[in-house]
Amino acid sequence: MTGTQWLTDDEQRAWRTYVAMSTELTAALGRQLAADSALSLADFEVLVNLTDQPNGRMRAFALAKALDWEKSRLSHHLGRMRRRGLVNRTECPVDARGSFIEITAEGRRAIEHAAPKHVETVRELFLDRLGSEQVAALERICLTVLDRLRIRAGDDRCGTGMTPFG
Amino acid sequence: MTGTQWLTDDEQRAWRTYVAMSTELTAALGRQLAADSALSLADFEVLVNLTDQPNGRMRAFALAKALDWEKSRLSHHLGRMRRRGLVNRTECPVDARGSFIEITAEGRRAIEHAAPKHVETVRELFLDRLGSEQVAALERICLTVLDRLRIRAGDDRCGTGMTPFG
DNA sequence: GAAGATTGATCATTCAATCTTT
DNA sequence: AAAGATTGAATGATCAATCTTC
Repeated sequence: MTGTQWLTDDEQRAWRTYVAMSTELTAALGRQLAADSALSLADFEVLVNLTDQPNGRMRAFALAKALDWEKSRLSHHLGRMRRRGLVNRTECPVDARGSFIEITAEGRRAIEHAAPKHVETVRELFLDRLGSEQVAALERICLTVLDRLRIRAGDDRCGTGMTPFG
Repeated sequence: MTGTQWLTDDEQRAWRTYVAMSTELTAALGRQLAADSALSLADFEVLVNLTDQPNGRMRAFALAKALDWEKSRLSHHLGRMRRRGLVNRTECPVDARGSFIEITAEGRRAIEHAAPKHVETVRELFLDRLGSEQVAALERICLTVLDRLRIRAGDDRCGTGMTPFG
């Protein structure tokens, strides 16, 4: 084992800048949403996924996959949203294990009220700052990284460079 | 008030791709750190900041600023890290309100053990996927957005496009 | 046994209130 | 009063265990 290949100055700067931007952007969007509505970013994403569906309803496991959330997190979160009247849970006729999660009229009102300012903020803080070539470049960058992340997610254990019976 | 300017397909794709990448990358780094050490990403960032200092110590408020954390979050987190023996708290001689947070020998061992694989993972999942021009482009993009975020953070209330006495 | 989902315990983060020193 | 920091309560997220149905 030779020494670690540490980051160059350029790499370190880029990495730290990315991390700072990413956390601050999320925080800013969350603050805006909280200020202008009674929704958190997490609530918003749940509701967006439900409104994307023709009947405003989705199987819970599909929602978990779409959000990339653990089923436990989803279950707890939906419990809270249910108590607030934003979603309903109904049973699935074809698979008795399953549940449908459905947006309520109140949930619809909430997201319809919150969405315009949220989108405006995404524009104001992010998209409108960047030229369309930059937006496209960013998408390519993110797709490249995502691709690698999803390869890796399949492995149980990897990336050590060690193989048994080398 | 005219209708909201929704996102174009290109914008929507780019935005969703960015959000997915960003959350999945953070999750992957956190999992790797947890698997190979006893540190969370938050622990790691605290320790990095302390080891950046000549004596491994920092005023708590400076740490809060460097991490961009609320003072309350920092206080709770440092309490837990203190119980685990990763940091110490000592009083500040020149300002009796203040405290110094200091990395312990054990904290140093922990981060020195965790850092190589963490850096390797940042490379493997992120930096090494992108050409150096892409890394540079990403840094510019992030700086542009950060710039806007930090302007906005100063305002109490803004971005509505409404001005008094218009 | 595996898939879909829930629960309870624990840990992490936020919010408001507090305390001391400047 | 403002700055530096801590505390306790409430909310949110994770982990392991469980339960039912396939």
